[in-house]
Amino acid sequence: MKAQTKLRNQPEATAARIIAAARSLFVSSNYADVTTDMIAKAADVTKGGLYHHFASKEQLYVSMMLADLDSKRRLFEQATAMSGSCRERLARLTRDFLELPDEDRELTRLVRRDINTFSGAERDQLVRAYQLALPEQVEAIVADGIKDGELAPGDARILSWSFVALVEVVIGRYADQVFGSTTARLDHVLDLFFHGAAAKPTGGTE
Amino acid sequence: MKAQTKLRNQPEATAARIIAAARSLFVSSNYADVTTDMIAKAADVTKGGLYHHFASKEQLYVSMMLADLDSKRRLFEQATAMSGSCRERLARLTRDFLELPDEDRELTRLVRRDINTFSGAERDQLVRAYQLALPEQVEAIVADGIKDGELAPGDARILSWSFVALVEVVIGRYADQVFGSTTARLDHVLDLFFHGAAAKPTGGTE
DNA sequence: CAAGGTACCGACCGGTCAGTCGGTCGGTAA
DNA sequence: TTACCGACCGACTGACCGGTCGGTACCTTG
Repeated sequence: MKAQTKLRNQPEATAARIIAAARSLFVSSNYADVTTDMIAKAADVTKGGLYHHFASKEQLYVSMMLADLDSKRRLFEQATAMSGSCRERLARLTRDFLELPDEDRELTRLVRRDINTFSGAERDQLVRAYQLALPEQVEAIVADGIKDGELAPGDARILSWSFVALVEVVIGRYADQVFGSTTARLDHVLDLFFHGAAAKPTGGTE
Repeated sequence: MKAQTKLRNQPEATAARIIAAARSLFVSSNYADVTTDMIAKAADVTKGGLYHHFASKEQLYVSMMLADLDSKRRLFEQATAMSGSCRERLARLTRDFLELPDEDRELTRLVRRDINTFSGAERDQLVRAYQLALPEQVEAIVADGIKDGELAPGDARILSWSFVALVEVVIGRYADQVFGSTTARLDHVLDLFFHGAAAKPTGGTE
């Protein structure tokens, strides 16, 4: 009754373990500084085992990103499909995103950071899939808002990019050190996006 | 009358050449992929010469960043010190920034990209100096805007961070591929920042 | 039980790169 | 002229890292 050192024939579990290990390492360091040995050790396999499942370090990185993107797409689609005002839907989308664990939220930033180490097809894949995913979801909501008259007519694309940029202020690492509660910040950002920062000249009774 | 192969006794010129070479290489690649040999060759010195002027690759990177920051601080201070409305001053600051050569504008992005390869004092130095420099200048202008009643009362810091985030949409690499003229985008961003995206309920005659 | 296949191992290799070090060369002061 | 010094050179090294490969353990099928 010797203890089985490793469960065989669960290659998907192993691959998933490798991806998870890679993810947390890549998040806290950067692509070049994370070695395949470190990933293997953290995933409790050897380098040989790692290369049995993934053709290269780059491919492992891309696989990790695409796996994560897939889980997020579901989240995005919930808010996009939801009914309600534009503001409610944007708030929902953003709040859902904010409630993700730190590591998940960091991945968007990862792509921006490491994109230069890739080239060709993989680079395009990463940019298109990751960099444009959130703005595209937001754009669908914003376009509805314009159509329904909740938002002033204008370029839906630049508006959605602006919104994403504002949200990134809220979720950013630096921001966490400077500001307090994220939900208060989220309201700030929504108010700014809808009504702007200018003083209301109506001498408001608000 | 043998051609003097190199002018000696101009160590500052040499150091400046090394910094310039490092800058343009770091901008178009990333920290790990730029080798000290490449920098040396581009600066027309040998690696030994490079290490005569800089103690390490990291220190060279930091020196480069701090040198650049110094030149930008002057730019920022012009707009900060200028008189005029809040919107005019913000527009001036942003436009000045947009008129810088691409390479200069990219440096802010560089820090975000490479920051994880540094640690300890150097990391702090980079973040504090670079990441916070622009928001701080903007915050001074925004605070004035609130005091003068041009902006609604609120948290000047989160507003200034928001403005910087919006500007980054305008100056970003991705944006260049998706949108057209930068000056038109700048107006868009300023309008959004001051007045928001919501439709005006006044049934405007605008 | 034999035969083949798949998951996994770990020592090893080729190449790369930051950093070193003994030395050269030109200017400068005595 | 000599003695010295700082600028600069460039071959070298030691460590590291992505990727390979021959092998082993275990499972499945017939």
